[in-house]
Amino acid sequence: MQAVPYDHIDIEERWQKTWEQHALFQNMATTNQPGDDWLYLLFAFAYPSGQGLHVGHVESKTALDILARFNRMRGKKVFFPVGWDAFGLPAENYAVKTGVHPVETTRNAINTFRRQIKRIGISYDWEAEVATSHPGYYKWTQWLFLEFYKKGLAYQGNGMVNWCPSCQTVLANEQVVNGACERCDSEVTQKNMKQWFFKITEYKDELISGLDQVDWPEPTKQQQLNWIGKSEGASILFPLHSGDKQIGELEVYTTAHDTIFGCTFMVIAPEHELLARHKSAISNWEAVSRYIEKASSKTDLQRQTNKEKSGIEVVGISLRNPFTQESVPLFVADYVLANYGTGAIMAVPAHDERDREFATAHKLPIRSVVEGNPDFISYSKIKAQRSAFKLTSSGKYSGLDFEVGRRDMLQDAKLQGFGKKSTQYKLRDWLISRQRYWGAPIPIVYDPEGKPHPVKEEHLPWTLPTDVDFKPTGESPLTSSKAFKARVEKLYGKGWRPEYDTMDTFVDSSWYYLRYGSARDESQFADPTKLKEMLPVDFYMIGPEHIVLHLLYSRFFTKFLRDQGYLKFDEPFTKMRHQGMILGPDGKKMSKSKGNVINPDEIIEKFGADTLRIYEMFMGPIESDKPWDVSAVAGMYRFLQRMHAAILSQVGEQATNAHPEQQVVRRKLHQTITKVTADIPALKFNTALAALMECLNQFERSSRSSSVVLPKEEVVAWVQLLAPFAPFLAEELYQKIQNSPSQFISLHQSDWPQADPKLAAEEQFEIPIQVDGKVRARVQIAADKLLDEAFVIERAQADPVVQRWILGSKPTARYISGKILSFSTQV
RNA sequence: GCCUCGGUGGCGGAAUUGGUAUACGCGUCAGACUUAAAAUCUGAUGGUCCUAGACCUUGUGGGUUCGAGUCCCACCCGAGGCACCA
Repeated sequence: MQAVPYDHIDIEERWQKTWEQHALFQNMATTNQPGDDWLYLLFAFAYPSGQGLHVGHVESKTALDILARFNRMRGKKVFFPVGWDAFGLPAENYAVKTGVHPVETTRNAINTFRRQIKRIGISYDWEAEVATSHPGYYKWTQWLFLEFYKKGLAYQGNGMVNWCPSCQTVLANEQVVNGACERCDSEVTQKNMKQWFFKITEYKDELISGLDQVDWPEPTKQQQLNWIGKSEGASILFPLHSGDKQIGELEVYTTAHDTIFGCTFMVIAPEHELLARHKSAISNWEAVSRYIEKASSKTDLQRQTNKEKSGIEVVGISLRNPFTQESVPLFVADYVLANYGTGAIMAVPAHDERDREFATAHKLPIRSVVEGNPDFISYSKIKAQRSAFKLTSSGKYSGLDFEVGRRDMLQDAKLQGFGKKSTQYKLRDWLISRQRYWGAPIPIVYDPEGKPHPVKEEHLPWTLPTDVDFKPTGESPLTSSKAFKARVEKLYGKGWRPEYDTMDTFVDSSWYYLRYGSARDESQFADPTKLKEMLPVDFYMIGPEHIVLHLLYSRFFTKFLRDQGYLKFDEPFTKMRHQGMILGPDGKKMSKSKGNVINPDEIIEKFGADTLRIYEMFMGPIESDKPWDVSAVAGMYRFLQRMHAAILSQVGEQATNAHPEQQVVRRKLHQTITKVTADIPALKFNTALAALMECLNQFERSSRSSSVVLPKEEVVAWVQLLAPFAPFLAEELYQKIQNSPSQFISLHQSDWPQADPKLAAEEQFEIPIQVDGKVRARVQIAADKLLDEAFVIERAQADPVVQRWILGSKPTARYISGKILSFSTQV
């Protein structure tokens, strides 16, 4: 067949314009009717970087767009909004470097993105667009802060916080990766500062249990659980002695209280308050305080990487093992963390690797409590099967297995009042203050005494001043704004000052999916009716890098707002999947420095947006990482070219009478309808496209021997199957088939085709015949005989090849109806 | 160290509940068209044995089964996350 060239540039520009003129997918939220069957599809809104759209954006956007178009054609009311996570460091850093104001950079970047997204045919509802840096949006971010504040869930805390010396700002725990800043990789230091926190720990248990309600990838749930880090153990009180006199007690948290008879020393973190409190009883205080000093100057990373565990004995005070009354020495060491558990541990060097390293380095006794293990066995091994290990050197508990001993010891400790069950979490409250400019100002003002007060609601949005020196100095840039200070004094009185910090941008993104439905509503953060009708989000497509940040924070916001009566659901994202990463042709992560970046604009120029879309969908499963294959893109272009030629060959033709080849094509087409209809909701876009290719292959093969012309409604159906994947070409072909220039009705408004099972049914089936587990032959069976076991067996036995393999035996036959026939010659 | 996900042709990948392994695409080879090349079209394409036919093949080794890419056990390799969390 001679390919009629298809002009992707003309087609794509034309239909993009037409769809926009007809506002095809717009205004969904404002034109809905009560009782509409909503499907809320959410794309993780992106930071509008100056680089513009990259191929990774195209992948997830296209996947969602396919779902949107498919479901609209299936009669669903689809809500598919778009927005911008527009506050953030890059625009600010750029401003520091060039002096161009972030407002301008951001506006330009958004315009670029908009143009590019429209070009690839994403059917967003642009009427619901939001940008977090817009006062109309951050007014409500601030309002939400005040809601948290009113309920005591936004509070000012004093303490050690993570500080990035390069970004010149504090960071949340979630933004520290391996002791380094997740943005710039600088080593994070600790700094004592007064900062604002959100009390996410209030919801720690529900953040765990809520995961049972959602359809998320299991590994993602695991990772969140890991981050929350619930651990169940016991808290034990050790009496603290100075000489023979008890002067207090030390509480430790342990998950291995059953090894307490093996405790040969105690360790507390350098920050532990006990040290300062009992300073006078410590005879080597000078040395101890020197150690504390040294430890506090180290970063977390430095503490972790120092293998030979440092520490110093605290002389003058000691502890008593509450079970044995034995005196145990106390050490300060920085391998014990101040902010986990009680900041103090009982060290059992025979069953804990870290304690053992410390004991070895400081020549401390090691005492095993596990029978038959005089040297070392880690508690994690014991924990795996407690009943398999027996206690020894453990007083009256010796001889019991750990299961029983553990229970008895805790019971006795409880009875005597020095121990109880205890649960610990790794999750910390969320630090939201940032000493940066380009974010939403924290709506707090301070009176002349320095006491914080909420900004009055009528003063929202609490706008970001513009007369600001961006240069990071460690002080918040807003400090340099005269207008900001003047505003506060004017509104609140002389001597009052604003809070100069802005909010972490993750605060902005924790609630944007609630805003979309009420994007232009100036009276409330979200219209309750919209929330009720459209939320929760039905399907969320988001990169795996957001698991412990955005997804956890959003769940926290949702639960809080539910408790305030604004929401009626517990979890914001019912179903969620991650897109994989698109790698460079070399199989490595795309980066400018490696020179392996694929620019989507170039692909669009050369092959068109439809080709770009279907190539990315065809690369492999949406959730896995896939390398770019430059020549495979051309293969997708060929497919569209051939598709174009095939459909054009049908336009204006009369369907041929039931020619056998026509029957073959029609059968294939109806099978393809079934396959594509099942694959799209399962997100198997690669196999759906493979099916479309097979269908075209069949058509071309059949067309070679005789001219095949399909009934018009089947040609339409064929184009409809292509519509979600290659919307431009499909529209072009559809309009050619319809040939009704007077009125425009889009293909994307038409009803999804239905397969006719009669037409899809095969007449003949090939049944493989196995002999002793190996396929030896295949026999053709007519459809009406397929379930007739005796007939199939008889057929198979008549086959000469089968005969040869079962010769001289009495095989037992097993027929798996319609699938396979298996002979076994073994007795 | 702990948690999780993977390992199928030269490459990306496909394979309902265990039931024809390698669909579809790329690449490669051959042919048609062309003065020639590109583009396009046609055919072949997991490996071994000269061919027929057979044997081998889903990271490795075992097991269950009439039948295993799929289930079970042990191990090897790769990716991601967490990590002095007591």
